[in-house]
Amino acid sequence: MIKYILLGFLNYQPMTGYELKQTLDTSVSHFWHAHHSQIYTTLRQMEADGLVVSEFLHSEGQPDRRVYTLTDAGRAELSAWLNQSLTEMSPIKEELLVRVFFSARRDKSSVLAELVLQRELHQKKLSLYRDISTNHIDKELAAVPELVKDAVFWKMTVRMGVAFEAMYVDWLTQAIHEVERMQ
Amino acid sequence: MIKYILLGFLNYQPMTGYELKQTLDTSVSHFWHAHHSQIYTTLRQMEADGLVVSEFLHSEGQPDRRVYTLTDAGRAELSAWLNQSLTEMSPIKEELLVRVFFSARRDKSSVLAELVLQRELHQKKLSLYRDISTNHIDKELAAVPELVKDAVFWKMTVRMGVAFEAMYVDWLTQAIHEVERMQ
DNA sequence: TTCGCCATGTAATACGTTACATGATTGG
DNA sequence: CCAATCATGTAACGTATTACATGGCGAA
Repeated sequence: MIKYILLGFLNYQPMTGYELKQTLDTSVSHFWHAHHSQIYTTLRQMEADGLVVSEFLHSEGQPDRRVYTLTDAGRAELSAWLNQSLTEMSPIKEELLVRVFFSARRDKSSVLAELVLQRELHQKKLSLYRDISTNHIDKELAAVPELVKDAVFWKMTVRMGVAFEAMYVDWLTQAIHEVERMQ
Repeated sequence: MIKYILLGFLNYQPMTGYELKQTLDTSVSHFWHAHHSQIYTTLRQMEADGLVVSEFLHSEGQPDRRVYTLTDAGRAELSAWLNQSLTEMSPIKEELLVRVFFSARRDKSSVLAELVLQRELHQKKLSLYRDISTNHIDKELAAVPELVKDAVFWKMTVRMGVAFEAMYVDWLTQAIHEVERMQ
């Protein structure tokens, strides 16, 4: 999967592993993430598979950079992936829900503290998505106007981030009230 | 993580790997899943670590069963895990959103077909959670009434499943309208 | 001089999926 | 007789995380 994300970004422009990591962290981080180690090793593998080519650039006074560029094979791989619809739902793994599921034997105060803490985290994310994310896209769009169509899809994913966090906060608020009323 | 789920279920009663797999699939499947291979190997590892003990039962006319029972060490491990609050948000990995993010260069019809398909899948899940899940818990509760407190938490997680799928369906509906209006 | 950012990588480990493999019983 | 369910496991592979490792530049 990370392979396709890298192909997707390199389809916009050649980039280094470092830049790809930064791009990931500031654009798709609310629905996908990867550590730099995984990105670097995946890029190497992709190069071995002929999906990208790299160029090692030495410049004085600056660190060396390895810039990756998409090949035709890489572009084809990306298209092939995008053109066959996803026919299953992405599996969810939510640790908090596992913990809630088994919380009957825990101290009420312990459960409550955890839910309140989680609500703060999700509330913070919600504010972040509402304030920053769309501005971020508009800034990119101002710099590269031919990405109008892309921006529509990017904003769709941001809307999902907002909707998800809003739903999560509401659920937590309800859960907190319910635990408070217990016994 | 799967380790704690197994500990959690074995804390209710001794079970075989097969039964644990079934229990997972009918209770926590909307926020966690595991293949039987992972369950069997994890149980073996847990036994090596002294968290569970197993007994191999041969009965005539029936397949052999290996029943796992929680040890005091296992109970302690479960408690320790439950008592230290989760201080981070669970990371999300949603393949559909990755695909939407990079959909600007796709055929409108291809994107639309995918979104409609996904909406059907999520709508189906939503109906399932609304109809079956709580009934399932009430049935279990009728059989073992001392699980009233547990049932409250179980239902909380079902509410999250419903809220999540409802949010997802709404988002997809909006996204579909937006793609339809494009160009 | 110390911290953060730029920049790249490898190694070990952990976790998770898919495929392989077997065999009995029950119901249609 | 065939399919489904019960029941258990191993092996290979793929993916992801954590830790180890290095080094320069600029700002406070």
